[in-house]
Amino acid sequence: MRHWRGPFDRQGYHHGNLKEALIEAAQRFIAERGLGGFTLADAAKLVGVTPAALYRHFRGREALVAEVAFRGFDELAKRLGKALQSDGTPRERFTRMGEAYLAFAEQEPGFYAAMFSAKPTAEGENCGPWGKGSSDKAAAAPERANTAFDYLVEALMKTYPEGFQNVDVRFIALEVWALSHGIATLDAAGQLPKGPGLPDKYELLRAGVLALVHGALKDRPEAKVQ
Amino acid sequence: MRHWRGPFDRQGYHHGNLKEALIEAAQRFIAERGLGGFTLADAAKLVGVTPAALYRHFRGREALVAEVAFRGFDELAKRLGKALQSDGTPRERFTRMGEAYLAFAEQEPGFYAAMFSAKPTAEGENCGPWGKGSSDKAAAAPERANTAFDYLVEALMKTYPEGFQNVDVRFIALEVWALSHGIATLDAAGQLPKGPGLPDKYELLRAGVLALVHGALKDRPEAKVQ
DNA sequence: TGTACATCAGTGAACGCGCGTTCACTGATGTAC
DNA sequence: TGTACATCAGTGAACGCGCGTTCACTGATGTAC
Repeated sequence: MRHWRGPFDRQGYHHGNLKEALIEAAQRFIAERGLGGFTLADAAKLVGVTPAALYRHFRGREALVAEVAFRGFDELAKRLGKALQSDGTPRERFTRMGEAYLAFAEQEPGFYAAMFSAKPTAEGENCGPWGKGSSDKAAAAPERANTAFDYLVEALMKTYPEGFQNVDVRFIALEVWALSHGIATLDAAGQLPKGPGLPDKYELLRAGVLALVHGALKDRPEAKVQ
Repeated sequence: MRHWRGPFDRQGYHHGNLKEALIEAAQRFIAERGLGGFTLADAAKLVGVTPAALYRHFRGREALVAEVAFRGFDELAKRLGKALQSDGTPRERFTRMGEAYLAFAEQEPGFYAAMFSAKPTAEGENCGPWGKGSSDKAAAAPERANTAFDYLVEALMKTYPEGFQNVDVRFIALEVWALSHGIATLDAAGQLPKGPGLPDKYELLRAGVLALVHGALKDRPEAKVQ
């Protein structure tokens, strides 16, 4: 039994926690250089290990990236769940979830890039986060994405118990998610205007979500007028 | 003077339209394999030319991709402008713009990926499509992005001449764009549920945009209640 | 407590590959006279 | 109309590089006796 001193520390022949360290290194490099710019050699060097050592813990590059994506969905679900169970009114919690989403995308760009990069999937297969799930066992990430999405649906139902007129809650949730994702990715690409006087992304999301939800509220039918 | 027979045709020593052919090839490969999967060697081979020939027309790989992005913003602006000047009521035109945006992202994934991929920009620099513009002369794409964004702002003002209460039109436009971008990218990543009974992305955007706009309309102040 | 041994995490060298880019060149084009 | 020549688009070979992956190996660990 050896003491764990940090992901990139090492003492002696055996690393002690190589798998976790590699995942963390991958996450860091993906954040810094993008998914395409991330290399196994860099990760191994940062961790202080030969590139070949990686293959004791992962099938290859793709498997490592998939693991990062999985952890990302896990962490996102955790943060959304935490916001969902925080103090305050349902609406306050709901707003907090949106903030948590944007904060996650900003603070963990490595996770986010691994999670949402378009993968060359098999033709016709729907293996998205809220799709039917892939037949590939290695891709367990979609289930975690579903968890995050379910938190969003749950939050919507709790925040607006009166329900929505003729509209599936999942439809609203999908709109909210799409808006959040759009804001997060535009921001990550440096394509959202920043500066004093301009609304920040948090305000953008808050106002947008409010509008999306109110547009379909049951007790405000006039808001649905064509 | 020689006849032009198609981007990938060639006869004789000189190509005749190599620059355009390379751009088209790059666009195709980026669409098929993603920005990271695109190589100069592939493009040159498709066009029927030595990789070195590329350097007669471009500084290098990055310049070619930048050109594709520029053309993409150009084409997007063109399509949005066309929708903006089409027949029907202002609202019909506005809806058509949203459809045009999603259709563009779907039909031209090569353009879209080149346009919106996060680039490792200089620190603190804001060179996004609606930002202040980069000092780099080569990056003229942002101007074209501004054109597309201006079309959106113009459409909003024409469609809702009564204006929005205490809200800058550009704020609404940004929300609409973010939602469109989110839907488009989730769809491109295969992360939007598809199938019979489920709403398609066009309906998703239409309903979402309606809600976003109505949430801030001037003649419906009740829709803005906190 | 000590020793033999099975287990397995990490080594280090090598591999084949394909990338972006360079360079001196050559062949085609079109214009001046 | 014909010829000399400047221009320049594309050639082909080569480069240095760094990638992901493999393989036989070796060193550390921890357990059985």
